[in-house]
Amino acid sequence: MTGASSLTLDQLLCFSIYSTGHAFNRIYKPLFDRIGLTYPQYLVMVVLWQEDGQTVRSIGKKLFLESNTLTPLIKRLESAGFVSRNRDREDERQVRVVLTQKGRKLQQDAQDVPRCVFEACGLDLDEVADLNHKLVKLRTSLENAADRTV
Amino acid sequence: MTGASSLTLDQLLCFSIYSTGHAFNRIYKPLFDRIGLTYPQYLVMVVLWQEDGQTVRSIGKKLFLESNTLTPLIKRLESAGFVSRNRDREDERQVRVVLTQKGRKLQQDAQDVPRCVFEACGLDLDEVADLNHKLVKLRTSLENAADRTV
DNA sequence: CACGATTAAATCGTGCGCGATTTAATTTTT
DNA sequence: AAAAATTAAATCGCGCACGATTTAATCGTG
Repeated sequence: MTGASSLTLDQLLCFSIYSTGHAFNRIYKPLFDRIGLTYPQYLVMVVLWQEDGQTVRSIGKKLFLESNTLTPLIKRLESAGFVSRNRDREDERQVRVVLTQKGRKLQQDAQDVPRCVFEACGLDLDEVADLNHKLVKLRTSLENAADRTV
Repeated sequence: MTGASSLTLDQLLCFSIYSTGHAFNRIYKPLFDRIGLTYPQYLVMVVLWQEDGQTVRSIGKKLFLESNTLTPLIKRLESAGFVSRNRDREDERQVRVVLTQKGRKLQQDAQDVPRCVFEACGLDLDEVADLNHKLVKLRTSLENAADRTV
């Protein structure tokens, strides 16, 4: 008979990532409820506040997501009145996502979300920057590895 | 008019976590496809290989999940023949999840998953341990913050 | 003992993620 | 210029997550 395993969850880096992601979720959920967004919707808005009128694909590249996820999500943002979706005149395959007045105004309401989340982290700025940098590096490695196997 | 925002995604620690989680997913997806599990199902199996016969709640505490997520997931593990679900005789409210022969055998097939994922990380053991430790610390802070607001 | 409170699972609805496929527009090749 | 290849979105199905509610068992207090 196989005895108790020696592999525990806390040895798995992927589990730390996974569970910390959920912990973040629990923090910002109430913040986003207040302004009528979900977290992935907020990310799309951040990308649009940065540069308005992007295509679905351009947004997706930044978020590492594709149209199968983004199309319905953006349609919900459209229903909520934050964006409009318009086919590109030059290339009708593409859909450009454009902020509405309401969508631009939302930026102010969402202004203090990053600070609230930062405070919940209980880390100082340097620690956050360091951790952030390491995670970006890890993500890049994982993407390269994924590309190699595919 | 509000100009371009200064807030970028790469400043957000939560986005690093979120996107790195997805990058992990892309790495282990093919590994889990091969053995007929999803990642969350694998985590449940890891917990059970560690200690068989746990209740749904006990599994949930370790994974930071609740019965609304776990019940259907474990039912799928049951359909796949990896576990059986039995009401506890002492306390009929609880359901004990017990590995089948097939579920125990799966441990061997899943044996090299952690190593494969580790290799994709492109980090050495110390770096992984360090990052892991920082993430656990962060997760703990976030949980405490969440408890305080609730 | 009884009744209200608590606890454990289960159920339901919504919104991601994502593999796979489809549709339509554009580009490349012949 | 026509056919083939490529590209961008959209669609579909499935499996999480999770808030909210329900059901059933157990516990605690009077």
